[in-house]
This record gives sequence, C-alpha cells and structure tokens, in this order.
Amino acid sequence: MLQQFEILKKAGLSVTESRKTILDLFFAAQGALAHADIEKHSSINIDRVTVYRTLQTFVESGIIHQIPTTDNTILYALCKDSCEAGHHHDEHVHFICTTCNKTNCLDDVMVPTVKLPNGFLPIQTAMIVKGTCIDCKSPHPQPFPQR
Amino acid sequence: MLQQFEILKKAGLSVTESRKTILDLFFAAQGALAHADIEKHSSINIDRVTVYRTLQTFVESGIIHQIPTTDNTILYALCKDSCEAGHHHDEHVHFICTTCNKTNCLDDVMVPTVKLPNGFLPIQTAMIVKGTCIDCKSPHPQPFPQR
DNA sequence: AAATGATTTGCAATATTGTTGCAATATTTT
DNA sequence: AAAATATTGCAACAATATTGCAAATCATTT
Repeated sequence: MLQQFEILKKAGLSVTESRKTILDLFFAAQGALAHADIEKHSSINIDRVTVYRTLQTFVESGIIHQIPTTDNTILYALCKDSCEAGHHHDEHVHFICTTCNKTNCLDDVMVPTVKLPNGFLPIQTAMIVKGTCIDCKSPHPQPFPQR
Repeated sequence: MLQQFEILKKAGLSVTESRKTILDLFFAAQGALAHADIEKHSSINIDRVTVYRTLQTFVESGIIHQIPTTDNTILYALCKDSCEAGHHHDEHVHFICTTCNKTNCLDDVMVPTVKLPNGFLPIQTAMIVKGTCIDCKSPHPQPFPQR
C-alpha cells in the first residue's frame, strides 16, 4: 500500500481508502479496467458515484488514462511515471483481445506518426489493435478482470 | 434518394423510410454521427429503438463503421464502397476536432502497421487523432452536427 | 492529540442511455 | 392482390450517468 500512498501524494490528492482501494485494483489487474469492472468487483464496496468521481480525478491527475472503445464504455489503465497531470504521455498502442476481452497497454509499442492532410493539427493520437493476445494463443488461467 | 435505395438494395436490406432517412442524415453530415445526433435531429421522428436497430443493421451490412471514443458513445460514419458486410475496410485514420467536435474520416490516410510483441495477433486496428481540424483553423459556418 | 477547515464520500433523487417482447404496420415475394 | 417475411413503434424495463447535499473523512494547525 505504500506505493499507492506515494502516487496519490505525488499527484497532490488526499489519501483516502476509496482511492487506495481503486489503485490497488489497477495494480492487481495488469490491464485496463472499465467502470463496471471496479463497481462490480466482489471485494470492494464503494458507491457508484465515488467510483465515477475517482476515475475522473485520476484521469485529471495523470494517474490513469482513457482508452477509446466501440462499446459504450471507457477503459482506464495506469499511466507510467512519465505521465503528468493534464498532459498524458500515453502514446503507446493498446491491444484488446477479442477472446479474453482483456486490454493491454503495449508500453513498448509507440504510436507511429502519420502525415495528415494540410490544415489538420494533431494534438493526441490513440491506436487500438484488436486481435488475439499472447495469453489466448497459448492459454493459461486468466486473472481479473474476466469480462 | 436514388443513391440511398441502391445502397440498401445492394446490402440486401429492405428499403424502408427510416433507413432512407437515416442514410440521408449521414450523407448530409459529412462526418461521423452518434446515436444521439440522429435521435435528437430536429427534422426526423424515428423511435429510439429503431435508430438503435438501424445503426446495428448498417454496421453488420457494411454500410457504416464504428469509431471508438473516450466518452461513452460510439460514432458511426459511412463506409466507402470497398466495404463489405462483415469485413470492413475502414482502416483509415479518424480525426476528432476538439473545437467543433466534428469527426472526420481521413479516407486517404491509412492506418500504419505496427510491429507487435511476439504472440500478439492483430486482426483490426483503429487510429484516432484528436486536434484542430481544417475548418476550425480558418473558421467558417459549420454544418450539422453541432455537438 | 485535538480542533479546525477543507475535501471526500454516500445517499437520494433524477436524468440519460440501452434492451426486450410483442402487436401493428410496412415491405418483399409469390 | 394475397401470403409470407421483415420492420417499426410502443411499453416496460434495465443499466448507466449526473447532481445536490448532509455526514464522514482527511489534512493542517495548534
């Protein structure tokens, strides 16, 4: 729990039970989580509203970043240390496995730069790859979340 | 309206008023639409449920494709002719303007291939660039949708 | 360690968004 | 034009998201 404490402190946030618990979940998950994953996780009992507000606060503080999806949810994943409040350095590729539904940050795969038509000014780029992840090619038991 | 008729016929779908009307909106929009854009558009009066089902049908038929977002919505945009049912060829970059909130398909900008870590098998890739679009750099009146 | 002030949390109420079954209507086929 | 098929709209429901406010928690100062 020490790590959680430091992350929150460094972000200038109050250290509360809810925030530590939710951070714990992200560290345990080793992958992206949706709001529903957190809210419905058996071992926690945090109000829906608090989960919404905590996720929003974490995004604004640069603790987690959002991953776009095509299913009316937003996925969230831990940022690396290089992230700062208001300016995310999450320009790595995200991989959504269509078998186990786990989403991984491929921290070592940077999003390539593309040449845009004249007049388009890029600020941030996201890249989402769907396919089969390494765990599902040679299967073994999956950790949380099991969506 | 002839164009709409042909698109629906070609996709093997019944030609109904609702479907033609929604197709009209996409052609008028020249950009991506969310469910809410269609449902709340002043000049149409189609039941929510029909809109949901029409969008789903259009995706399955390869008439429109989905664009992932980080705001609990799914955006939809017309496919080019090369799209076929069940096998979208929409591997172009999508540009979301943070000023006017319009989303453009950059049909001429292909999504580059990235090298994934061993064991990850890609099936489909999406790339979303956020920034300022050409209309907002040198502003002039914006067409529907105004979100 | 206790008191104070600031922040966060949970509850309640409400709003918005998405889903399902089914009867009525519209479309396609014969 | 009639029969068969597919689509639509309604109603009910389910799930998800937002807001205000009082109670509880946390940080700071003494």
